[in-house]
Amino acid sequence: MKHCFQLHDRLWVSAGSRMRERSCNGGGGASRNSVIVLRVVPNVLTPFMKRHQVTIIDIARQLNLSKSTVSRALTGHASVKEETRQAVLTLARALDYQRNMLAINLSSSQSKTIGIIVPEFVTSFFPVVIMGAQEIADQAGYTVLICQSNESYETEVANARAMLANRVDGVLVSLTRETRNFDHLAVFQRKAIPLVFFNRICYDIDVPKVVVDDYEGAFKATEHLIQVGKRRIAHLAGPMSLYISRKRLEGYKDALRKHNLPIIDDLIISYDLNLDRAKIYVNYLLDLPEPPDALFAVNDPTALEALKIIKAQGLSVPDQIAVVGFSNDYGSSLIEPGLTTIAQPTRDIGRVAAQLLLEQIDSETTSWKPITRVLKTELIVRGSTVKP
Amino acid sequence: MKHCFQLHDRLWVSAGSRMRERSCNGGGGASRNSVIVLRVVPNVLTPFMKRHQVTIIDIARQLNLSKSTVSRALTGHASVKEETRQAVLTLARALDYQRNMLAINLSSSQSKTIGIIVPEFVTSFFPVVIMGAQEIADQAGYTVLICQSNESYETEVANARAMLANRVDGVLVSLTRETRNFDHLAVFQRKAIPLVFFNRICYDIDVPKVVVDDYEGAFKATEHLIQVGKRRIAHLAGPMSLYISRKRLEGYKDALRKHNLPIIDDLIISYDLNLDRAKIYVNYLLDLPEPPDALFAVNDPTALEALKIIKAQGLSVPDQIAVVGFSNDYGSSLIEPGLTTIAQPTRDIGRVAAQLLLEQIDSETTSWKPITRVLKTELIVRGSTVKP
DNA sequence: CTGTTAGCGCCTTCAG
DNA sequence: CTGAAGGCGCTAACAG
Repeated sequence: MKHCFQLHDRLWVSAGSRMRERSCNGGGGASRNSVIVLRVVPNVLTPFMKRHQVTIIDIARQLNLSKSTVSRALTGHASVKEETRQAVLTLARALDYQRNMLAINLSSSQSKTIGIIVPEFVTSFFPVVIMGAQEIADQAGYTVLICQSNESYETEVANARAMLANRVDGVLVSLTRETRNFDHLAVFQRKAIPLVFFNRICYDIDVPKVVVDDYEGAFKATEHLIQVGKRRIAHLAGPMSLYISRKRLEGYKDALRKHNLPIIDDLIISYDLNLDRAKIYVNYLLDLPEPPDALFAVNDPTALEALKIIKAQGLSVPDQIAVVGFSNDYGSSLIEPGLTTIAQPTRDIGRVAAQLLLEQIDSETTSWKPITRVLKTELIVRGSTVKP
Repeated sequence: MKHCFQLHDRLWVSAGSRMRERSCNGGGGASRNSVIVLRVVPNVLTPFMKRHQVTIIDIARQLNLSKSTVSRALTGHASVKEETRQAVLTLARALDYQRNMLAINLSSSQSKTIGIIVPEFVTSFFPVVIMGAQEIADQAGYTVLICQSNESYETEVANARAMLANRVDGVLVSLTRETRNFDHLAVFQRKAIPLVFFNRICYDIDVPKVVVDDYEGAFKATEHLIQVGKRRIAHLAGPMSLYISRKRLEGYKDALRKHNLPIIDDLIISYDLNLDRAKIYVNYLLDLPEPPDALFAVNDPTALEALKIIKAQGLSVPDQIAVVGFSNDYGSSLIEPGLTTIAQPTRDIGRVAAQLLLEQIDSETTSWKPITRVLKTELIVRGSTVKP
């Protein structure tokens, strides 16, 4: 109920800087007409006149009501005479009145806002996650505050602060590739502000997490390569500080073990996800005396980059070298040959994470449980591993 | 100065829902020690105890100071004894005190937030614009509130409302493909809240705009096709409600005119940017008795889609049909052959738009000028028009 | 049904 | 240098 209302009847009052001002008023007295009159009134309270958004007081004065009544009418309180409610609503519309969430939030001590901190949003993965989260948040009447850390720890810390300062009711976080210290996030826990990790999670903080089964995904990816006949499978892994990198590495190794293939350290490279470096490592692998006949990359951008280099070198894909990525990003169906990859239920990740967060927001702190929700992945086979 | 401060010293207080509570206090009396003590105190003011974030009052009590002094110390006011300032700062840190922007914004009547409304952010264009805008906003100490309309007019209206309700100090807007009514945006003007359009602009509202030279870009694209020998050039245009679609169409036509080529109506299709429809139209074009020998698409996603279909039909690119897009999206260098396209200074669009917005925010309403900043485009030639 | 009072957390005069 | 008081806009008791 309330949520619906908030979505549609939101009014706003944003205030301004130092600008001249047009203030509306109803001249105390007898004015009870429904014709709206705007008069220029000096704002005696401040030395500099400032922009003034219409408030419930403006409405109250013009209608000769108390602000409480106006407030009640606006919030859809039952105990307001239909007639006055209409009067208020009409005038409010005429004046372009918008509720001031700043004030509402301050007095209600909650912002009806959830924050999302992502490392980047240029590849399609995070935007889609965000859309999923937004979908759920919207339904519940929450606004979403998005911050991207630009893969920088510093920025992530600043973002966390901004979230705190803006009093978000909860936060969804996916770490940057360089985050190793989690104090800035532990704060949320200490302050009992719901926090949910997704994708790039951290196990040092005991809160709900939403991930895909990275281990199994990597396992499937690797096994697929083995099944198409590959034996020297390289793995371009992410930084070991990221849990998902470790899991994917494990899956990769276990798949090799299961099929009695050796784990060759030279074919395993952990890197910081900076694509410029990826190039270097791919070239290194290709130049090996005994180059790999397949590459499993920690994510699609990396795999795509590798594929480009491999093609540029004139190697045949998948014959000489096959490639598998992880995520099923936008580009993987565009490149040629298409990139075989592990699809994640991206939008669901956002949905589930938001759901978990809202559940926490709506419940007693004491009942919070650090559930980890593991979503399923799916192998998408394309030309980079199997000829059409 | 102040901006830097805001960025780094932002504190937060978000408040909670109905949860048990831990409140800190300094027991009025003699406690002036610097050892921080947290005591559980019942919150007598509310029937249900609620989560309580530490406020300047908590600090004031523990230090036996007035909240004014604490406030001054925290804001870096000169007139505070160095000693007390230190005490305050230290305790604040120890308590994890975070300023409550909600309160600050309310009393200062400005939110230090700028809103950005984009139609979508799954293709790489808008995310990059946003990053550019964020870069400028950050420098100026502004937070960015991002809303995406999902190409839906309804959602755009709701987003505009949300911006108003949250009292953003200004808004950056790029329209959805279906927006034809602009009342929801005119409100900003009426309320004297700075508004800047970018990319998908609207000329009905007299505010600053940031665009690329769509006309010239389209002209260059078309002329390029002519120069590589194409004569029957089709144009898959965007909806005519969008200014940029009209401009691109114009550029296309004028290029044909300049080179004395006929403008063939059958080869010009305006569509709603829904990629599913793009497929239909591309097929229609290819099935024409006299099919085009080139296609200029209104944007890269459309061109990419066309390229896929063309390839699937086994036509040779660029010999039988050449393709040009617009934007230089992420995917255009991935697809094979690479997509020739008109590159936009995407990040700059965001930067410039944010700059324009901040300028308006910082100036008198009366001095606002509806400047239109036109940025340059660049033709990027790839395999879709010229053989490597 | 409606008016009055108080308070959300902070900053900003106005007085010491 | 510091304290007291008032107000930002709104909602929530508490009286009529």
